[in-house]
Amino acid sequence: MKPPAKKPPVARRHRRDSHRLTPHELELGAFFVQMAGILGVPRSVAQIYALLYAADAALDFDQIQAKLGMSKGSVSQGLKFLRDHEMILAVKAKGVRRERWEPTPSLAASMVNLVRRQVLPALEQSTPVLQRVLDGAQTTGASPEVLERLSRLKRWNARALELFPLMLPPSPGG
Amino acid sequence: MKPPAKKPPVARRHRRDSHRLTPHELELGAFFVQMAGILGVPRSVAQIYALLYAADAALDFDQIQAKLGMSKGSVSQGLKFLRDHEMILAVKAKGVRRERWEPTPSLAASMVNLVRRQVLPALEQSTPVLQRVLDGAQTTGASPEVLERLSRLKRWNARALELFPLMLPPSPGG
DNA sequence: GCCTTAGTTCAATTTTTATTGAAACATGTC
DNA sequence: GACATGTTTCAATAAAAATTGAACTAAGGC
Repeated sequence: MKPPAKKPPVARRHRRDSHRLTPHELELGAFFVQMAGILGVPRSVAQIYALLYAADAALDFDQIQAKLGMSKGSVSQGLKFLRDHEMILAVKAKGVRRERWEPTPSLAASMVNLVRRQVLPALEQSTPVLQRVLDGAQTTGASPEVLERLSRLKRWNARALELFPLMLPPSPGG
Repeated sequence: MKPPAKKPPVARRHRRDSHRLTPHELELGAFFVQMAGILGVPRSVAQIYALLYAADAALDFDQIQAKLGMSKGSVSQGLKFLRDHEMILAVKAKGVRRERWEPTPSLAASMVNLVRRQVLPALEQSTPVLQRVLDGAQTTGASPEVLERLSRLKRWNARALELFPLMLPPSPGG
């Protein structure tokens, strides 16, 4: 587990270009980075999102790279992640090849998507596992306490699996 | 972000002692490790919890260390974590110094605690940050879209902050 | 109060995850 | 359809996080 947050993790090493960001962009960036950390999303992704979130207009690849002073690779991967999770949208202007990006209207939906994508597959995979474990425990004569625990776990898993997909259908709204 | 789960991360290097675990203990361990990963809890902690969860009786420090083949340091820190999050309970027998451990009755409550402890402080810290960012944006004449986004974010934060503590009060029940 | 045993701490190390950047690839434009 | 420009890929590297283990501390028992 991460070292128990000693001090506000002020951008420890002043990245060569982050002075292009206003104090408020920096603060908002730190906020998104913190939230992203909880969800297991890398800081570079959160920074990109924060930048777009606070931007008056959609930004393109090079603007993002310049503002955040990060590598092409990171920008590319970060945008891919955000696209894949439907957290950003491309804004296309005709006659211009370069794409520009802005956040999708609903941050809430984005976050739910994020969680769902992590959790659902895990829950699905584990259904048969838990069944097997429970069967095994019954066969090998485990104590009633253990059997009770394991079957509660299994019921839990089943219930979560049926409730989860109901959380904010990935539709418009915000 | 973790490399996109290539293959079931079968305990890659057979730790020197994990062959002391039954196949079902191993499977349950993998399940808890996966869930823990989502919550940002280290694998060693999840392994300890899984072991206690599947155990017919409370286990002591050395039994845990031996069964999982992990270092004293990890066992100590893992138990501390689980204790701090009220996920395990000490079972004391008189005349015996050594403590024995078993899982608390409610895994659900434990997990909610875990999440709450990560999220609440983050939400609290960010209230003033978001206010400042919003004020700043107003002052520097940001576009109406940005102002709208930022104030939605602020309302969100406030609402989450008031709703969160209501989730399963850390009381008995399961 | 000393001694043994149980448990903790923390610097060093290993392992995992994120980031970089240069080469490869794609895609609109003329 | 060649070319320039914009983007992706991925091996190498850097950064962060987890684990180890040996030195230390606490807590009974006698």
